[in-house]
Formats: sequence, structure tokens, C-alpha cells
Amino acid sequence: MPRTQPTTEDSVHVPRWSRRKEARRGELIDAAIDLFVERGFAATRADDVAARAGVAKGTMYLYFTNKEDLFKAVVREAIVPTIHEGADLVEHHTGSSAELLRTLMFGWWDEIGSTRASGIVKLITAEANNFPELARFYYDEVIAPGTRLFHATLERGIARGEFRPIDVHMTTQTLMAPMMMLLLWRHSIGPCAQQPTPDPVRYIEHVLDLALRGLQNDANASGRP
Amino acid sequence: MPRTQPTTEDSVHVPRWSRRKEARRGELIDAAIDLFVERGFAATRADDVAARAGVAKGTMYLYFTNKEDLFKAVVREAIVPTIHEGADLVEHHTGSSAELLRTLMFGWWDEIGSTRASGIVKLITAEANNFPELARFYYDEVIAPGTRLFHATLERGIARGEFRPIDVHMTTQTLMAPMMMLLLWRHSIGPCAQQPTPDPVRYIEHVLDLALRGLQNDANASGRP
Amino acid sequence: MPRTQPTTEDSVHVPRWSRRKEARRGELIDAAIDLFVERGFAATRADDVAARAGVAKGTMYLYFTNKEDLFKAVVREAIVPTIHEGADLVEHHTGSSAELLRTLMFGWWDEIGSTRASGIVKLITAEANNFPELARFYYDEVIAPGTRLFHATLERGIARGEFRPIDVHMTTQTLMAPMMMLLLWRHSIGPCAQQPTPDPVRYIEHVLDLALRGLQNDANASGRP
Amino acid sequence: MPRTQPTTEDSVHVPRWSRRKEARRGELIDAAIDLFVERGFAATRADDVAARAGVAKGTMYLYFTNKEDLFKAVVREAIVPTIHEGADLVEHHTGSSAELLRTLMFGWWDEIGSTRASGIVKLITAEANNFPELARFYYDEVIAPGTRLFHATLERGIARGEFRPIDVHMTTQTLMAPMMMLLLWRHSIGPCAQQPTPDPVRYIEHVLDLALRGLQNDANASGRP
DNA sequence: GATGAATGAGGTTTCATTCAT
DNA sequence: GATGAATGAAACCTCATTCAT
Repeated sequence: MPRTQPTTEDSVHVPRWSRRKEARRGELIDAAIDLFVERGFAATRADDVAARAGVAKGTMYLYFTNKEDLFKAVVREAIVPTIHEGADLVEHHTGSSAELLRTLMFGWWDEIGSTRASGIVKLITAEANNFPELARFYYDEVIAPGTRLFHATLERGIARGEFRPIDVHMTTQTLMAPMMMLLLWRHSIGPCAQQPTPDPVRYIEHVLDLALRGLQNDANASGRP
Repeated sequence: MPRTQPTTEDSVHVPRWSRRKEARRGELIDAAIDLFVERGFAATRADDVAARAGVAKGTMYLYFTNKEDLFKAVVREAIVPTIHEGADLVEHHTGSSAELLRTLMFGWWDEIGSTRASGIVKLITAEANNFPELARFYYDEVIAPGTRLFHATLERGIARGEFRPIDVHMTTQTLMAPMMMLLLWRHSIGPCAQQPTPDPVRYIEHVLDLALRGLQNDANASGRP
Repeated sequence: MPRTQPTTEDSVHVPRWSRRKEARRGELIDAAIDLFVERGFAATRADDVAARAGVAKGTMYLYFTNKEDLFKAVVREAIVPTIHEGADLVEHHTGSSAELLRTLMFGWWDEIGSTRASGIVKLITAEANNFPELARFYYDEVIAPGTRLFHATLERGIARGEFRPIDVHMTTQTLMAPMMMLLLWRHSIGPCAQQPTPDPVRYIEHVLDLALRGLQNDANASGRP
Repeated sequence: MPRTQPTTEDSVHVPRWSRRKEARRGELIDAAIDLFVERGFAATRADDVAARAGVAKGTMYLYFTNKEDLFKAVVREAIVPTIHEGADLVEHHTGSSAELLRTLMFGWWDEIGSTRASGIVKLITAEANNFPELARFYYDEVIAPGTRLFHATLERGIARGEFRPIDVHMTTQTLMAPMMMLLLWRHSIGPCAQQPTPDPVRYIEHVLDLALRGLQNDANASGRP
């Protein structure tokens, strides 16, 4: 079977052309990510997606009913899995909550923040207004569950006496905000800015450091010299 | 005073239509802010701006050479003055640096964050990529000087021994990030979100609180029991 | 009377402001020639004419009912007088017809071909189709009388036995054609051409030489050694 | 030859719509010639071209990137081939140079002067100024090579002792000028003129007659009684 | 007489989506 | 399944002319 693309599919038997069909879908999504990231949703032309995927314009509409549908597929492919992984992490974590927080944030950075997917996150904040259905979808699939991960972690920390009883909602915002800044810096005005983008990993460390100091349960800390 | 050109006007008298002209400009900018905020730059049609300002299509082009020019006028009108006020504040401030930081952040909130202008800030992060000239302009007129205000304040605090010798660039990002989040929350996915937007003033307090703890010079704090 | 512009007007008494009015008209026509020549009729904007004449846009419409009217004034000012001078020449000429022909052609060159007016001639050939009324006007005021001058001269030459009995209509075209070429070369593709425009005076000489050989009455020429 | 890409087409078979596509291009060019000739370049609206070709507005832009591109296609279709034929003629001609000159001029008349293409020649002289890129293109593709044909022919005649050693550049202008006049007469003020346009064929004869007399090498002619 | 603000029809070009092949 | 030609509604911007001041 030398001629099929070595796509990482399950070895479950699937008729050959169906596999091809799956591949097509993937190629289209892949092309779409690049273009959506580069130009945004509205400014990405269907022609270009098709061209980059190496298919004819109309073919796209065999796989996706329209551009919005394609975008949803992109989100499901590029972002949603990371959220699920995060949920797994939170559910099965056994160590300290501070450590979990750190794992979550660097996990997000590794799988989204530092990859193409970050462009999608920026995109949605940019165009949510003009495409409410996409915004709604993204909120349900990404933001709400993502937020829940932080809430859960913070509540866990408070319950275990690791963190002081802080407002979890607000603290979540505070932790997410710098991650968003990194995105925006990279995908918005960053390219025009003279000043260099701050080194992301150091920046995240910095934020965690600051936050953990703030979260620190003084009852715990009091023991320190 | 023989034979002065009769076109030379007294510096007091201004022909009626000139007054109208100034008003028109303002009306157009005003209409533009609303629409830019509501729909973004690309999706705002020149016709709609004119219509909302109560003038004909072409009239807009008597005042602004094109949509980009109109946008720049909006920025100059709605945001730049606040930056200048901030510069004044920083220059003449005599109290503690923590207080100055608080004044800057709440000043920004009062004049930009809580007003229509916030929509412009969101807009630029959303569309910077597709309109590099606008991004450049905004960077030069707003971001760069705005960033300098924070840098100056932090350096002042460090120099006066109020803050520990922290990375000012990174800390600036950390302080600005939550403000940006507030914006994005309000102007992007916020409207679709079930969860309520956090109360901005409390949120800013929260951030300042967290940050000031982090900045706190332990040498100073050592006096505590 | 030191303060009036030293315009070259007849000394017949004219109320002061009326003279100003005349001057305005002239300034507008003058500005219009330049712009019509540079850009053509359709592409010349009323604003630009007014601006170059140093008056307000609306003022133009006090002197000319519309752009076409302005154009007619330009033609009357810049071209028609030369045609009248030509008529005088033909009427009162006493020398040889060949000499008259030469005088006509170089006269045309000096007053039109080598001046701004040449641009107007080019303009009309360019835009006659789209502005039939202008074409009609120009035909009546310039082309028809201009053609008559050549016809008359050629017929005079034939009648006096200087020229052979050639088709005057066709010969007129033949003589005018190179003049037109000079115009077009200068005002059309000339600027883009690598090859240099032929020296006009030598070119006209060349054409006259060729033509006079062709017109030469062999009966006359036979006597020559 | 197993498994060739199924998209690779036999060089014989052409999908039906491809044939249609070629036809469409031709129909659009055809419609464009008519309209360009009738109204000029600037005044021809893209909509009208499409409408006359029987397609929708946007369809034109599938075949030509813009109006200028369409115009270039028109020139390449309607004029450039004639220039190439002329080059062939000049290259392979074996008879007298006078005869070649006559062939060139009547060839031009038959294929351009008397056809719709003549309108394009007029158009370019009319609008060269306002569309420098078109002018440049036309100069390179038509005027320069066209001029070379005449230069070559005249130089051939001189080299073979048929013509006297005349200025070839100037003589070319002199020969082309009347052809241009015919064009302008037809497509500019002609329609408004009372006087009838001279019969083109007789006119060209007339010009050739005049020119050949002028070119006549007296050394040759001396043999005549 | 002079001004210049205002109008609004009109022109080129783009692009998501459909559908005959 | 795949193609790619065709559509046509917008969108930005221009400019001759009018008219209140």
C-alpha cells in the first residue's frame, strides 16, 4: 500500500476513497487555518482556501456548507482538543494546585499560544461582533469550558488551603489576560511595533510568579522566615 | 490701511458656513466612532457614516480624503488627548508611585475603557493586520507613548525605592493586559457570553492590588510585624 | 492709475470692476487652456480650473454656463484669431502661391503648432466623439475656415499656372496631415516614445519640399535648365 | 502507464466548458472593440462591455484583470497580427521598393484603416496622455515595430538605388501622417463635418504618388526624355 | 459679484455561492 | 465526487453643478 499518504489514521478499515475524502477535509481545514490566521475570517477568500488546498473552488462546498462551517471545523480541529486535554489534566491531577496552574498555562502555550492556533483565538476576538454565530459557537466550545478549568483549579486550591479565598472569576481573567496579550501582540500590532515582543515563556513565568504571590495563602506563608 | 485684499477676514469674524464646517467635521467623526465601534473598520461603509451624520455620501470626502483618514481623525479625537493628559500627570505627579499607577489606570478607564473610545482600541487590535498603515499610525500615536507612561512610572517607583527592581517592560504588559481584556470582553465575545463581565472597577482594583503586592519592595515591607 | 493690473486692454473707458471682470474671465480661460491641454476635456475637473485661476469653484459658473462653454471660450481665444489672420494673409497676398503656402504653414506652426494651443487641437480630435457639440463648434469655427484657406491658396496657384491642376481637397489633407502628426506626436504617444520627435521646422520644410515638387506645374518646370 | 493523474487531459479532448471559455474571451474582446471604438477607453464602462458580450458584470474580471488588461487584449487581437504580417512582407519581398511601400500601405488600410481596428489607433492617440501604461504598451507593440517596417523599406530602396538618399525617419512620418488623418477624420470630427471624407483609396494613391515622385532617384529618372 | 459646502449619480472592482458539465 | 465558469450585490471614491450666505 505504498501510494497512500501516510496520514495518521486509525487502522480500522475504511474504503479507500472514503479515506481520500477524509484527507481532503483535512487539507481544506489545514489550508483554512493558515489563511484565517493570516487575514482574518472576513478577508479570507474561499478561492484562496481552495487554491491552497489544491482543489477547485466548488469542492470546498462539498465538504462545508459555507465559510462559517469551515471555520467551525477549524476551531474543532485546532483548539477544542487542547481544551479537552486540559479537562483531563484537571480531573486527574494529584499534585499541588500551583503546579496545576502552571501546567495549564504552559500547556496552553505549547499547544495554542505558540502555534498557528493562536491566530484563531485572535481572529475570534477580532471578528466576534460581525459574526455572532461564530462567537456563540466559540464561546460554547472554547471559552466556557476553558474558563471552567481555571475556576476548578482555583477552587481546588482554595479548598485545599493552598490559595487564599480569592474571587475565582476575577483571578481567572487576570491569568488569562496576559496570555491574550501575547496573542494580540503577535497577531496584531506586534509586527508594527518597534519594541520587541516580550519573551513569552519568561513573561508567563513572570505572570505566574506575580499571581502566585497574590494567591499565596498567608496562613501557609506565615511559617516562612 | 489702504487696499487690503477684501478677502482677508478679520480674525474675529468667521463666516457662518465655516462654523457649520467645523460642526460637520465633528458630526462625521462622531458618527464614525459609533459605526467603527459597532462594526469595525472594514465593515463600516462610508455611506453609513455619511447617513448617520446626516449628510450625503460625497460630503464625507470633503472632510476626509478616505476612510483611513477618517479613522485617524477618530483616533486623534477620541484617544490621543487622553494619552497627553496621562503624560502631564506623570510629569507633574508628586505623590507615591503606587498612587500614580492607580491614577493612570483609573484615568484610562474613565476616559477610554468605559467610553465608546474603548471600541476603537479593540478595533485596532482586530484589524491591524489588514491595515498596516493604520496599525503603524496607532502604534506611534497611542501605544508607544502609552507604554512610555507606564515605563516612566515604574522606573520612578524603582528609583525612589518604592518598587523592587522589576522588569518594567514586562510589568507594563502585565498591567495593560487586564485592561485589554476588559475591552475585548465588552466588544468581542462578551455579548455572547453567559457569564457576566466582571465589574470593571473591582477588576482593576484587583489587578492593582495583585500587582502592587508583587511590586512591593520587601525592604520597605520589612517594617511590618 | 497705479493700482490696476497693467492688462493690455484698449484705452476705451470701462468701469473699473468691469475691467476686473474681464480679467477674471481671462484668468479662467488661461487656467483652462493649461489644464485642458494637460488632461483633456473630460478629465479636467472644474475645481482644478478654478483653483489654478485663483477663484472659488462656483465663480467659474458666473462666467461660463458649464465646462463646454468654457472650452468654447478657450478655442475662441487661442485658435480662432490665428485662423482669421490666415484669412487676411490669403486675401491680401500678392507673391507666389508657393510662398503663400509656406507662409500659411509656418504661420500655423508659430502661433498654434509650437504653442499651448496645439494641445487644444489634439484635444478636439481626441474627444470629438464624446462631445459632439464641441466637435460641431470646432468644425465650424476652425476646421472649415482653415480648410478654406488651403483650398483658396491651391486654387489660386492653379489659376495662375503655378501648380498643376491637382485635386485641391485631397492636397489640403495631405498638407495638413503632417502638421497633425506633429501635434499628436507631441501630445500623445510622443512622451512614451524612445525615438525622438522629428525637428518640427525641418519636418515642415521636408513636407513643403515634397509637396511643392508634386504640385510643380511641369509646363513651368520644363523651362528650367 | 498505470494511475496517471486523472486530471491530466488528453491533448485532443477539451472539456466542453473550456471551449466555451475560449469563446467567451473572444466575445468579450469583440464587444470591447466596439465600445472602445465608439466611446474611447475612459468612457467605456465595464458593465457595458459585459452586457454587450451577454455576460454578467463580474464575468469580465474572470478573463481580464482590469480594463487596461482588456484593452491590451484588444490591441493584441486587432492590431498586432497585422504588424507581424507586415514584417513578413518586408522580409520576403523581392520586387521593387516602391511596390513594397504600396503593399505596406494598402495592407495597413485593408486590415486596419478600413476596419474597426482603426478606431483603436485613434483611441490610443486620444488617451495616451491619461493612460501612460497603455501608451507605453502600444508604442512597444505597434508603433515601434510599425515604424521599423517603413524604415527598412526606405533604406532598402535607397540601398538599391531606387530612392534618393532621403531622411528615412522623416519620410516615414510623412507617409504615416495621411493614414492617421484618415483615421482621425473618420473617428473624430469627420461625423460632424459637412465636407465629405476624401475617398481613402484615392487619397492613399495620391499620397503615394506624391511621395514616390519625391523619393524618385533623379539619377534613375534622368534617362527619361 | 464671490464663495465653497453640499449633492448624488455613476464608475471600477471583489467575492461567496451556485450549478451545469 | 469534482470542477470552475458564472453571477450580481455591494463597496469606495469622483466630480459637475447648485445655492445659501
